[in-house]
Amino acid sequence: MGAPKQRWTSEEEAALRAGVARHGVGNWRMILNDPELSSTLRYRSNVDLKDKWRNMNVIVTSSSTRDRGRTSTRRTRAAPKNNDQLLAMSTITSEVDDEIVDVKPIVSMSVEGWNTSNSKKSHSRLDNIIMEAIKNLNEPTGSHRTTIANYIEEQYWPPSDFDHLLSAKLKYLATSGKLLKVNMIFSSLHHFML
DNA sequence: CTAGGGATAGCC
DNA sequence: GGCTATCCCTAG
Repeated sequence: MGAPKQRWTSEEEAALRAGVARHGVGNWRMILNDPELSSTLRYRSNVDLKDKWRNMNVIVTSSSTRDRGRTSTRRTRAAPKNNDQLLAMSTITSEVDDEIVDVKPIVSMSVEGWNTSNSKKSHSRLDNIIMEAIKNLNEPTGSHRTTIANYIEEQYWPPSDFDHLLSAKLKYLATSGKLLKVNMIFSSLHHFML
């Protein structure tokens, strides 16, 4: 007697990721009201968004033939927010008591080398993170630097001078042809190959 | 409204 | 049946 299951399309998932990138985790209503996303998400409620996000950020690695009886509940480990807790990233929790459920953020890249206080080394991984950000943002024509910055700040724990870093990196990626820059909008070649 | 825990539809 | 993605309930 519940409603029939309406599975999420990849377009809807992309819209949700973009929404979270723009407005932050937990601002489901705001995401729904985003003029760019409201049409794709028109069949979803704020609660649907919340539930879906919870589910998307979980990877279950238990083959489970032998799971404790309980109604199977998963432990979720939401992606870290831009708040005041040291990076608990890359904490691939192994097991919690008797539940052998192991989860990790969907965008799981190691960010080792990043410090909360400041950066000291070169971050060759930044390239990958930027690429991943643009890809996951999935905006039809590419993304503005500020949007990219917001997204990365959602997922990771960038140093305080991250804005400068990002600007420099984007500039480099653009001039080296790894990214396309048109009117302040950065897009990956990926955008034009589909 | 959002966060979580619970319930259930559907798949294998 | 077990299992997950989705849907429902409700405290705060």
